[in-house]
Amino acid sequence: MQFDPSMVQTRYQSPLGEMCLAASSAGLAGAWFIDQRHLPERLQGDEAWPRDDQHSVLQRAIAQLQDYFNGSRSVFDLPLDLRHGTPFQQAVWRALLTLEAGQTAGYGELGPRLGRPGAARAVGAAVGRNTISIIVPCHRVIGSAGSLTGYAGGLQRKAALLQREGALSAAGPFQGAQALSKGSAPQAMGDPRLAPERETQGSTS
Amino acid sequence: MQFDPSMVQTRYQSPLGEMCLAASSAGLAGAWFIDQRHLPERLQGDEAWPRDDQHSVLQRAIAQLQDYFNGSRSVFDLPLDLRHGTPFQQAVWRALLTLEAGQTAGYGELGPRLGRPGAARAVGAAVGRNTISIIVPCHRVIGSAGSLTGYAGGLQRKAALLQREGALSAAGPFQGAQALSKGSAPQAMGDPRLAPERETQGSTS
DNA sequence: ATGGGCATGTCCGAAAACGGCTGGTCGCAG
DNA sequence: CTGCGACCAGCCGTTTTCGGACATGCCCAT
Repeated sequence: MQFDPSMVQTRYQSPLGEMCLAASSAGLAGAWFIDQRHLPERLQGDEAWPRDDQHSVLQRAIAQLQDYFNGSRSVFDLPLDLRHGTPFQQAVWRALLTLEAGQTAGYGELGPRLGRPGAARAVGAAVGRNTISIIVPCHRVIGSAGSLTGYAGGLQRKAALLQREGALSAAGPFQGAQALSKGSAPQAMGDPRLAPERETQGSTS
Repeated sequence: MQFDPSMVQTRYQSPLGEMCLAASSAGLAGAWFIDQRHLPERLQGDEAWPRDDQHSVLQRAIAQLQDYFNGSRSVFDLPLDLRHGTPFQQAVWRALLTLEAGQTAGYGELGPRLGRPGAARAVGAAVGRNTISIIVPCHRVIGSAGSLTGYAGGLQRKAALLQREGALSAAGPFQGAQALSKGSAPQAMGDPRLAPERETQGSTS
């Protein structure tokens, strides 16, 4: 996991807990809950990425996340930088971007879409390593039996996100039901249409 | 070996063979003979650093190298970018910059200067990984016995460089051991009857 | 003198371990 | 006869670990 050296970061107080956002010159590269798993080291310490609360991409990301949480947005429109992932991981993350709000997919479904049938477990590993929570909707991937199975930010948050998106409302067989009780009431998000997230890729010279 | 993403490159025809120079926004980061060992991959191929023959640092570097080769310059004045090296490597490379033309040092001498006595072999590895040939004078490091021991660009080039700087006696690399390490008065240099090209480190000579 | 150990930082290839999985049994309630 | 949980064996990309190999030089035994 090697991030671009131009990374800067900022913080955002979300309804689900404090988040840390980070962006490179190419776009948004990370959105983590401060207490989640697989946190990059450079978030704090001597080598930490410098803080830049005025960064335009970071400000836009925060604004859109706020819209998302208050229910007025279900589609994100931001430049993303996924170059820190392996080719396979990037392919998985891109596949996640095609999942619309209120919609879920199984780990086993994603493999075949990438030409890698049978790579369900590898998909799980890649999904778990997603660096841009919520915006790259890794929470929309669930087990083949319908269980939530896992989330780097904690199953409770995964359930809360899905509930907000209306993906849990219809009698889904999930265990985190009681954990949901602390979340807010479910509400159907608007039109489920994903904007084409553009990533500034390296140019061929 | 992770270089800055802003790297650009150009070429330079030196008297010792074609060279490739590369610079980041922070300064000159590389100067390699096109046929040497440990070449970075990004010098060519699809992912190659873009070429920029007009880059100011690269132009200055070429001008100064020309001066060096025609004998009118022995000190380089350029911004250098060494950040791609490990802390230890950077320390070694910086130590190399304190060696003046016509002067040599042993691998074992450098370790203690860095507070790492006994790391002679590690020093050798670091010196061998120097990315800025000639300008970071890794060719001025020789074995304790006075032999040239090795050079990523080939022993022949190492000898030629030392000879130009007056650090090699006419007798060749195996005779002037004591004189060399003490930086004694350079002698007139005769025919560079060097060890053959085989640098396959056949230590069992 | 000569030859065999050992210290030292980094890179590289190979091998093993590790998961946000799945599909299949098996045993045990309803 | 169902349904569900526990358990097991494959599946696959990534990460971690490990063992050598080096642009050496000193120390100790012969």
